[in-house]
Amino acid sequence: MRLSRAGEYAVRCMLYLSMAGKGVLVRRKTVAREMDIPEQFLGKIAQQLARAGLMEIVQGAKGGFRLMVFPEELTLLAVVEAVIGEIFLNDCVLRPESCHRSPDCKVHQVWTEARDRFRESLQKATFASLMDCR
Amino acid sequence: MRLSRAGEYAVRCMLYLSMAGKGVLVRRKTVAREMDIPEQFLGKIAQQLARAGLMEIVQGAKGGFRLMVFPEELTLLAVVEAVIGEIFLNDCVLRPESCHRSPDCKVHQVWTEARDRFRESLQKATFASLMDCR
DNA sequence: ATAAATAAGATCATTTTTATCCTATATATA
DNA sequence: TATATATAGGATAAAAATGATCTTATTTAT
Ligand code: SF4
Ligand code: SF4
Repeated sequence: MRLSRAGEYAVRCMLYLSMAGKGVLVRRKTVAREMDIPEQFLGKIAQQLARAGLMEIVQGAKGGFRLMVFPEELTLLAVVEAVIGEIFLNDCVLRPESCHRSPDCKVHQVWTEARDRFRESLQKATFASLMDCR
Repeated sequence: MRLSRAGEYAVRCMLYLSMAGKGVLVRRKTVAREMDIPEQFLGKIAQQLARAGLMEIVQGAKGGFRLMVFPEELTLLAVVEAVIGEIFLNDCVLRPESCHRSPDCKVHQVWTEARDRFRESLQKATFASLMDCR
């Protein structure tokens, strides 16, 4: 019940891009080195972040990554879920039909509410507020 | 980022024992059948629950499981953590030394607080309140 | 044209998860 | 006491998820 390494790397990557600023091109190699992320692996993760519209990938010489949203609009939740998928905590929260008890299971309700609160807490955290991480 | 199957099975097992009542012996086979848990796997999970002092295992003919605490005192958090270990959400929350940024990383703070809130929500849920799941 | 840089698919290693098998042990009861 | 019943516990295994790298292709600045 923990964030995957890929998820953590995604956050660090977006943190670096946020510090550079929206639209500013940063080389993949730089992000990898500065944020301690295996460069090739970062490439994979970046694809997911780009597909989610959070960054843009520029190919070719002088290529790299470019933040596509304002840090003020970018949340920890968006970044994490772009990589690990929507957080649901327990199978039955995502697919109630996976357990015949779900219609009136109190545990199911607890998980559902816990998920909501949890996602809210990650949504409240914007990169604008996170990036002055020194 | 989801509860393991073992964790979910543990909850269902304790749910069944709670409905039977503290101290009441229930056969492993019954719990497995009623709660849709592979019986041998349940055996393994029960060992962890027993080690945590939440239930007792009785060997021999007419053996089985027995709830050792009042459902009012048993929390979802205790059951889940007995099986999957303490919830920490992100590595650096458990071991800050795993990332040199942790001392003043805002993201680290968010994860730490999210973990606290999350654990609280699972701690508030006692089996007394969960078991009238029908 | 060349060099620099990332893309994308394939592949691989490791770890975690989810079990099951098998032998041992404990206990009720005939 | 012998037997049947039921769980313990270690070993093992299959499957899935995770973490990462390799290779070839493609893009783009110069
Ligand atoms: S028993 Fe309740 S919490 Fe568990 S899987 Fe079924 S619906 Fe979900
Ligand atoms: S960057 Fe921050 S959140 Fe990520 S591992 Fe380091 S301390 Fe934790």
